[in-house]
Amino acid sequence: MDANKKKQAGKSGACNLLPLSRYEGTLAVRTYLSLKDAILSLAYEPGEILRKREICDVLGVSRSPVSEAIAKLSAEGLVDVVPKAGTFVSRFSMDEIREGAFLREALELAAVEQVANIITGEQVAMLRQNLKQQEEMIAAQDFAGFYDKDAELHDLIMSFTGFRRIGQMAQSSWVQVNRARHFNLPTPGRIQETIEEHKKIVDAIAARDPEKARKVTRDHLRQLIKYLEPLETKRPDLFEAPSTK
Amino acid sequence: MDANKKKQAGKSGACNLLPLSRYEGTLAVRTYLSLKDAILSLAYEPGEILRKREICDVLGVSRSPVSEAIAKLSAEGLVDVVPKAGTFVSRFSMDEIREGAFLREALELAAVEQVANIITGEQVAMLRQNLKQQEEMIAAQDFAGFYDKDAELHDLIMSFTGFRRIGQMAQSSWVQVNRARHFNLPTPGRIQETIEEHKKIVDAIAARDPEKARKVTRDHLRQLIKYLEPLETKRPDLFEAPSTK
DNA sequence: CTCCGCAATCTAACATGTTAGTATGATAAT
DNA sequence: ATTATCATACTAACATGTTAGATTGCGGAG
Repeated sequence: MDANKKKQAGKSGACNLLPLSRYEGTLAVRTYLSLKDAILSLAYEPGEILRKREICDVLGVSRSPVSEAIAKLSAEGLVDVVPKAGTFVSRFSMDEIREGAFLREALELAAVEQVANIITGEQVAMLRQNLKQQEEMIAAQDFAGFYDKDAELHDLIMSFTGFRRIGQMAQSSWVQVNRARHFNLPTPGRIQETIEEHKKIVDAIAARDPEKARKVTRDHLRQLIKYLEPLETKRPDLFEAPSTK
Repeated sequence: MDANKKKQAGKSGACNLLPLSRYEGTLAVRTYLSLKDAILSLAYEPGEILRKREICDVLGVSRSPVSEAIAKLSAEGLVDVVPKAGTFVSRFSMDEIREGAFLREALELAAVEQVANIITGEQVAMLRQNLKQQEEMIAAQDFAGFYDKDAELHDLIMSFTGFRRIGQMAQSSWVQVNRARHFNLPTPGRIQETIEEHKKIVDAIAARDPEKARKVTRDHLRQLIKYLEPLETKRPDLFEAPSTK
């Protein structure tokens, strides 16, 4: 009868942490990846507190690697550290989502513009191969697979710039948008539109037309944010309290 | 006569560390800032090892905040951590410098394009005020002051997007370029050219001409990298060894 | 019922002890 | 002289102890 000490067992995100054996690298890196997956998959809900002690127990590590992991998450904006009080999974903020979309657009437009000027035939083939796979995924009703291929297409294009950090930078800009996207119900017909847009992008790049590539890429990227805007009113609980003065 | 134990006293970067009292925030943050200043000002030379113990002694803190600071520097690419061996100030890499310039350009072009569409009269006045101060600095032969105002102009423009992280993101993209810039001897006449380019940028923004603003900003940013290219052959010691297979 | 203070209990931040992998330099073998 | 071996002295990585600020919840005063 000592269970009444706690009002509710209320599974605290931490119990959904994936074991570190699924990752590789130092304990700190693996802890970071595990926590990040948990936050992005929303096992930890926005606003929820991260209990270091609990995390240590669940993952079987000491506080050092956990602290290092939290520091990284904080730098990425996935958690908010309140000094001497606690660490909380950051809530959504439409301002941040818009900024993330803006930054991603800036990077990706620069990338397609550059790539359209320097792409090789072999690389074009890789892009077309990816498009084909996207259609196969849809035909097989494998939507998760489709999203993977979608992400892969964007990554491919950015990697063709020859720069390595740009993809990771776009990724981290995009993190908030991606997290929010999980809450959006799939709009019927949107997937087919998406494929059409992807084709236009690849065509413009293959035609070595940087201006056209910029335009169609911009049109494509701006679709998502449009679909995301209504989320703020539909799920206000996920968002930061509007500054209550 | 026990001084011969060490081949050379060789002041090890660490002795040029600025005291933490010059900064604010947690010890970890202040340690990070102090180390970053030391690296950017080249008190620590590229390739030099960071001795944790020494840093602890000089700054009067324990290893925890120093470790956290080094983790941040590592994430920014200013130091390379070799597991179980040591932490070294990263050498220059022309590839990284080019990538930094590319990323910076991507962000700044997106910024001026956006700002040219939404700028207010008041904000234009701030930009013109800055231009005026730049000319005053030159007239007074205050080159450091000029560079501050230069940076301020770029920051101002980016802040007018209404986004907060973009400035800091551009900053971190730019870090390698900035560090390398210290080694470039000032080219006569370049400063006057720079002012002219700044004027063109502000004019295009004030004229609310996004395309023109993109063009002149791009022209401006590409000057610097042009001046930087020769550094690799002039000071090969500062650069990574070209992969020796 | 509301507001205020106070103490128990959280937390991050900091300090320090421990472990294990890596480089280095002297010495021995060739 | 050159290479191989091995002990020593580094280091990052990890574990754990300590400190001080913030929150929370309870009880009492108004």
